[in-house]
Amino acid sequence: MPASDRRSRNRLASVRGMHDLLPGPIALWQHFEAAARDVLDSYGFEEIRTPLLERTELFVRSIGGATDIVEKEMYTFADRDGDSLTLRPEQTASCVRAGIENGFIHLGVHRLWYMGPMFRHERPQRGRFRQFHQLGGEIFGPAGPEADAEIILLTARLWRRLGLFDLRLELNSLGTPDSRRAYRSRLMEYLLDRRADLDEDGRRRVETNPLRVLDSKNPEMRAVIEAAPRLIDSLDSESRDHFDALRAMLDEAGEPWTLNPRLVRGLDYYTKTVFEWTTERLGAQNAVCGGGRYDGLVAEIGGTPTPGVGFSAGIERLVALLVESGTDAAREPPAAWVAAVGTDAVRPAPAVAEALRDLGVSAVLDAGEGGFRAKLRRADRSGAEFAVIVGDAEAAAGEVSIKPLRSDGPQSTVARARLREALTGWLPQAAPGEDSPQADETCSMPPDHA
RNA sequence: GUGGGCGUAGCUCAGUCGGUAGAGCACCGGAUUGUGGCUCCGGAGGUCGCGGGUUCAAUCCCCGUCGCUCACCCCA
Repeated sequence: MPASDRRSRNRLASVRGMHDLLPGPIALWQHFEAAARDVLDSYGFEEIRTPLLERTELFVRSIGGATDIVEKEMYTFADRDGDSLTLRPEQTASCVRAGIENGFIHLGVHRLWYMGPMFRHERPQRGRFRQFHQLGGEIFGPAGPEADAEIILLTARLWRRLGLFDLRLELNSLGTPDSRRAYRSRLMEYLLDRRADLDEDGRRRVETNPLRVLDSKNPEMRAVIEAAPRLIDSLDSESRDHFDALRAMLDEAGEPWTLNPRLVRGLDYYTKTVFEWTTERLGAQNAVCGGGRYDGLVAEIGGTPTPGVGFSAGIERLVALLVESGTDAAREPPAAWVAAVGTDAVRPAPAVAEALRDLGVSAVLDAGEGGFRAKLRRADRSGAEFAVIVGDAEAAAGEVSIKPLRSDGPQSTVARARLREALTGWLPQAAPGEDSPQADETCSMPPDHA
């Protein structure tokens, strides 16, 4: 795009809070994604992909009509048929819907994972975007705390795998919906008695979301908050046993955690276990992963009652931590750089590049302007191991010149038919045979000759 | 959604107490009629985020707006 166009007044920019992921930074994402797939695979999870758009009703019923997400953050609009659709703000609800719709959710145990963009209309900030990406996993079927433990230990393993060692696991239990409702009214009563001690924000939220009052960061509220009844102390016995068993499992597995009695989370579907992984390194957006149990969700959406537990992790935030940690995920440079200059030399150049790829050698054909000087400079900067040079002289003789770029070895000129011999030492170990030149087009690994 | 800070070349930034701008890196070319890395020389690239106001004159001051950012809020 010419500079004059990019400068022009009516040029288009991306939507606020929605960003392009460019080739450089994307290397770290791919690093993250590969680690995630690997870990999820080792826990027997299978991938699921669901549409970005769902009927609005799905999220209202699952996340809860009184939550911030549903009340003020969803991208909701009427499509041409008049149906109310919403860009998904999270994916658990979609997974449940898909499980019910395809008739598998209540049959046995299912372990699913997903990864993709989510949408919430919040004010953008560091670590908070309107289109952001989550990695998530769900276990449908088991009601016991082993499944909760599996989810938590899986995420812990992923952090270790990524080299993130300073994340903190916070745990709480919300109990069953009944015990939670009972607690809520007890808490509201307590807070109303002390209305005078609350700050403005607190007074506003007593009625709307009393559990949130406990989460206030205002130091003047500390005394009121600490004296408040705790949800964890008013659990029903079933939830209490579940929570105790989970704690014992995490201890047995050697996974450290801390109790956060004020952890409530912003989605209404959680029951019993809730957890969050937090970091000190990202400022206000400190939650990097969250999740919990949602035993009532499947029934709420109209399926056969089926328990479930899950997690979801914010990829932007985790990648930001990787950047901070100095994680190196630079893309592998190509092995060969094909530099052809001259009208007769350009004609065979694509065929020469193909011959290299047939041998399993990754190759970039320099299709840019300029002479040998320019093309070799690009070859050097690309990081390629060697340049394959085709000039008019080589083209006329059916030859190519091979010039090492990372050593002081001499340049050699060989017949195109003898490329394989000339490249001994640069070929990948499992090079495809001559009789199956296009053995594996999906294999883009550069030759390993470190 | 609320409040504060900041928007100068592709990137990181300097600068103009109001007189229309510079550096480093990156890019392109030359020194080397077909050979990179080091060095030297040169070039291209900015309506100083956008719109309005004040002024003889605004990139600079004022207002608005958009974007980023920090905190609140919320959460991944």
